[in-house]
Amino acid sequence: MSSNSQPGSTLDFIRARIAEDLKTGKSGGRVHTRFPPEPNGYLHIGHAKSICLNFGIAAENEGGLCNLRFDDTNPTKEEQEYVDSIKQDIRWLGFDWGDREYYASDYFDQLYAWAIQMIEDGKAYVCDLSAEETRAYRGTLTRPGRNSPYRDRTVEENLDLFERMRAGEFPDGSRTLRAKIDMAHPNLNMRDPVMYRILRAEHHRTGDKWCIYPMYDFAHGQSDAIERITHSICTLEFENHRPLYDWYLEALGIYRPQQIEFARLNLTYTVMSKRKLLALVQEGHVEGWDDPRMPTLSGLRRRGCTPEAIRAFCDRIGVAKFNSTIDLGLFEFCLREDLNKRSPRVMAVLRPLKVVIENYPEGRVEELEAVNNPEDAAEGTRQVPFGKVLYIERDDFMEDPPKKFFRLAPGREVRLRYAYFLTCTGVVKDSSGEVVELRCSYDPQTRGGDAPDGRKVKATIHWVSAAHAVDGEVRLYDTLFSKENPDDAADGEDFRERLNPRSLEVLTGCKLEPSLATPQTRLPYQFERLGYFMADPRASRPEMPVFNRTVTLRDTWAKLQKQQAAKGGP
RNA sequence: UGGGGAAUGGUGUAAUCGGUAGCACGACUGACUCUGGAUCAGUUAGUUGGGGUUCAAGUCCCUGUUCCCCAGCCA
Repeated sequence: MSSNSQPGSTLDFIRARIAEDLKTGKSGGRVHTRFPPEPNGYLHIGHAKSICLNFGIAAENEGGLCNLRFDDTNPTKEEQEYVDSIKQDIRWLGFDWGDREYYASDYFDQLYAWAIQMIEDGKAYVCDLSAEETRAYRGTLTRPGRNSPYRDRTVEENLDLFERMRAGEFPDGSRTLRAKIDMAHPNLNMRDPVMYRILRAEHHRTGDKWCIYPMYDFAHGQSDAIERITHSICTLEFENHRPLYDWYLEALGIYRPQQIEFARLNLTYTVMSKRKLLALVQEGHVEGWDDPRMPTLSGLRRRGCTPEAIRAFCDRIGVAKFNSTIDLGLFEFCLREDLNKRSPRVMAVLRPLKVVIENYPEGRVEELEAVNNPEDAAEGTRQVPFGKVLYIERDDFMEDPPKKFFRLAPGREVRLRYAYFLTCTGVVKDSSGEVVELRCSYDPQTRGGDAPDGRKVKATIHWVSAAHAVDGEVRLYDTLFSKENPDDAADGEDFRERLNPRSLEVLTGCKLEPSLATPQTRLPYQFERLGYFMADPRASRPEMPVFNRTVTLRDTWAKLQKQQAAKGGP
């Protein structure tokens, strides 16, 4: 599955380290990882990197395991809806955690017992400082903090107070349990960090059993320890927390997993923070978490991205500690690479222009054979109806074409895909001068698409028979943001101001070949010469199919036009 | 200004003990083509600056520079 496991390629630094640990016996010959999401939002492509890493490493090693564990220590932000979506998305990506579905909340009793143990050992104390006071006492990046006035309470007093915290005797935020470490430590995480806070909130799993909740820092390392995780892989921002996890584990005298940090995924034209994605959803900038413009796995799925393409992408981007930003183009490449091999080809006209073939017999209909997938002969062929009146793509005709335009123009001959050679003989315009119809002639000798006299055409265009066309709606997507780095706060702009006003274009009145009346939902189709399109699972109806454009085909003509425009100017 | 990390073509990512800087995407040529798709062949372009050690430095030493993370009772 992973290129990293194939011969000839080298291991990334994490896999190299694990291989080393296996060799030296450091992890007891085991490889056990975990993917630890917080159920406070939907998974996105950045999580896919972590999922592929953790589950991938487990799969590559004999006997390797990867747990799914929800880090649900903050009931004010977490919901069952998110748990369900996360599980669905991981399965969809192609990974399986067996029966090892865990929750940090499963360990609340154990964590509480450990907190008591730390109090008894004189390593934790109840602090009455308010949140603001705690911050003031913490000091700054360059100045040490001061000891809390409550730091030297007796073990008995701490035990009593902590039990009463749990019993609900004190209001939210009035007290915390803190670790007694060092208020002058250069790593701020070590300046007597909060272990427990008072929080009256309904937890999605434990209900109202608790009114105190452990901090992530006091839960994460222990959760890994309980599950006997050998390699605890996480993102760079937790590097500063590693000394604290290790301190807790040491203080408690329990098993210590090895944490290894890597750089999270950044993508151009994309925001990846859950906070910002939540804002997009809540403020209605997108349709929801699964809006096809969202980088969420549910959005990508709805758009037509395949798990295979996403996994291939995660494989290619590599794993390192350098904070990099991947070009969106690489993701599109992975999409096209997968879809080109597997997508069934069909013909669809997005912006129809009517064509009447004047020398074609009135009322005649032919069934022409079309290849389903030129990349895979096993996919066979289908019959496509042809008639006197067709629709072609508006972009495939120009009345006054520039030099390198190969398609249809007055007097010019092109091939209709799988059909006949067609020559434009006339143009019909409306009162405003807009071309509304083409008059054409066809060469009956070229049925199937080849001329017996061997003459060539410069272009082949797609078409749909007007009499048989299915009307459909097509949604074209562009990047959600118009700036390459929407997160860049340099000019004081909010990321919302960088939303791309043209990220969605809805096309109605599209003309689809008849087989698209009831579209498949397994894979996107390739609309020949246009791109890949997935039937929208929400909006599509039998009488009116709706398609999402997954990604365009590579388009050298569009690129040429762009270059011309850039050179010549408007 | 404290602490913790990181710097290899336009973008990512490799390079075993110090021994030919490789791969992918992009860009650019050309071939082929019933998708201006795909495919094939080729070109382009890089070791953060400055010193040092060495026959030989991306790699070792010294010294700068830049970027990221940390002052939630978020994760």
